[in-house]
Amino acid sequence: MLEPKPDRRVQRTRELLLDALVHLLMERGYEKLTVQNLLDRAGVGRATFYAHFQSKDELLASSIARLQFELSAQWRSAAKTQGEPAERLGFSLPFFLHLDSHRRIYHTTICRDGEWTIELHMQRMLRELVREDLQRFERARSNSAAIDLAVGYVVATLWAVVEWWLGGSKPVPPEEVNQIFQRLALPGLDALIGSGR
Amino acid sequence: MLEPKPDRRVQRTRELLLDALVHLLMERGYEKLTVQNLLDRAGVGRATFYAHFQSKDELLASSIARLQFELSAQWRSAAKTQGEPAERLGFSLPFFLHLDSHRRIYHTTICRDGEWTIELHMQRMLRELVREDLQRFERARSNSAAIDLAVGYVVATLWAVVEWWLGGSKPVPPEEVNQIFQRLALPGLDALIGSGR
DNA sequence: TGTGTTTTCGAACATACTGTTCGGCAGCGG
DNA sequence: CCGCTGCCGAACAGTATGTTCGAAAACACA
Repeated sequence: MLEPKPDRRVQRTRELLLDALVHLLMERGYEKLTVQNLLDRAGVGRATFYAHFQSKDELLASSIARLQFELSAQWRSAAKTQGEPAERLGFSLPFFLHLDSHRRIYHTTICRDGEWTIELHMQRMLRELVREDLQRFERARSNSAAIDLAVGYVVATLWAVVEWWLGGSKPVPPEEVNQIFQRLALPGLDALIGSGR
Repeated sequence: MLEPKPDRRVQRTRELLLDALVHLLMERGYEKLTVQNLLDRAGVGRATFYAHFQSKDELLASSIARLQFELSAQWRSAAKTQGEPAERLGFSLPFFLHLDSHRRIYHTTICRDGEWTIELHMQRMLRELVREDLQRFERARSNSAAIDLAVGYVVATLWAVVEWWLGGSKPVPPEEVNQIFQRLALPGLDALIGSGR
């Protein structure tokens, strides 16, 4: 009975605010976004907002959490469909596919200057995915410092590819971007915790 | 005669503000830092501040520009000392040495959550260094899109190593970190614009 | 359909920071 | 030593945040 009473009003308000956030992300970007903008767009009272979220940052966190849940489920199901041990860094293709299917949103939000909060939350999410992936393949064969570095390295590489992809003019298909990312990240990853050392 | 009259008062004010910035970076971090804090710390009038800088962001930019100038000179002189064609990605060792010699400052500033502006400025600086380095070794053999990706990749990798280094507990010497960085970045870099393709 | 509870509304409020303006004053260069 | 230039500091408008309150609406349950 963790969530026994989802009052319709509560659900309505939360969804109104989450929707308003997504739409306003494209128009104004996250940093320039004010709570008042959200209230106007969502048609929600000021006091109501703060009854649900402590800040606009928590609203964003809630939105990213929802995304992570969807991504995770999508990944899991894809892995089960095509045999047990999925590809190494196999989470990346679903991720690129997701970005591609919401290209409009991510292009305007990620490629804007100073959208650090979004980067922060998304990278935190990716970090968890990568760590999960690494632990599946390298069963504690390396010390934790090396794993920390590896996680940071992979996420940084992935993010560099994403920024390049979304910022570029040529429409590269997600499968190809995924291949580029893997060819970029795997050699360095091997040098850290793969075969050698 | 680009800078003919460095009035003592002007110089004094600028240095007071730049010093105040550095000290307050360690105490409060950049994001939580207010203009008022700078004024109090530097003992400078509000109007005076805005006579010199449009915002606290411009003050930071000014500080990073000074750093870039010093780094660049340091790199150049090191290259001339030990022969002509410096190492590939040879700018990285001076950079790590610089971070190490100001460890206190960078540890507290870079490892703090949400210090995006500093990251932004420093990565912009690093991007220029990397691009310069790449153009010295790959003389327009690759298309510009690949070079853009390579620059982003190298800077992202470098930054991941820096964050890991400064955030870690064990005191790894800068030369070793530099080696780790190069072993991490060079294979991927080769895959992009090196031998193949 | 009625009843007691929960949520929302709207407006007002205290607080904090930004960026600008102005006259008077101090320190500067020559 | 004088004229000029940059500084001070206080005040101001503008904007955003986060909180409070009572009244009104929507709800769950019966």
